[in-house]
Amino acid sequence: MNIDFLAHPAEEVAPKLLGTVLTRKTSEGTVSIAITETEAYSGMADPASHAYRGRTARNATMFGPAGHLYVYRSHGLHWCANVVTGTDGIASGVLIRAGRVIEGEELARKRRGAKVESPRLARGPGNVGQALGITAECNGADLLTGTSVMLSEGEPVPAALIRVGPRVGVSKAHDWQHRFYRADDPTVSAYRLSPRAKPSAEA
DNA sequence: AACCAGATCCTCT
DNA sequence: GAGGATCTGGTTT
Repeated sequence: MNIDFLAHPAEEVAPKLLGTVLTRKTSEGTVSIAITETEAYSGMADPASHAYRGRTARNATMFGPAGHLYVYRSHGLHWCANVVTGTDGIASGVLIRAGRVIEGEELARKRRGAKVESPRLARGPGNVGQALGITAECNGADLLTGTSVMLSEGEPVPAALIRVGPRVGVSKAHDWQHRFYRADDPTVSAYRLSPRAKPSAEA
């Protein structure tokens, strides 16, 4: 994976990340997923972004250089992973919402639970984190030169199979078409409108 | 110091 | 399809 691939606005990088491979190595073993669903988040201009109100200790990684992993805790117990994109100093990142496990399925299932169907092992951002074994320790990790979390090239997804839609579960700017996913792919998570989304924001 | 909202997930009907 | 669990970080008093 080349830094030039990531050093662009999140909404440009997000569709290009479909098909790329995210790998996580721990003492337990290695799990890799081919990314099937992403969402772009920007900085000051994006009301739904963690970085909208400026830099804080929690979102600092988003403001750093492209190619690092931004990890945050959602609803108390889910670890969600983002690939930082764009320019150093300007917040932007791509949330990895879903992927297909292509390596280490046994370990992924051990982490997720024996009953989980294969396509659901990394379906949804919280599940991606759990299947890969991503925790707060991974925040800020360099995806290009690191050895514990890595982003690499995979089979490109044909443009004709890429779909665009509104982001899942955000209450602000929920009509922004910043979600990208593979058409007809069982590993892609279901769309849900945030309970707090304002009807007046409809276009 | 207190409040509240949240880039979610799982279970149950 | 709907509802609740769960707790952290950010914002407001």
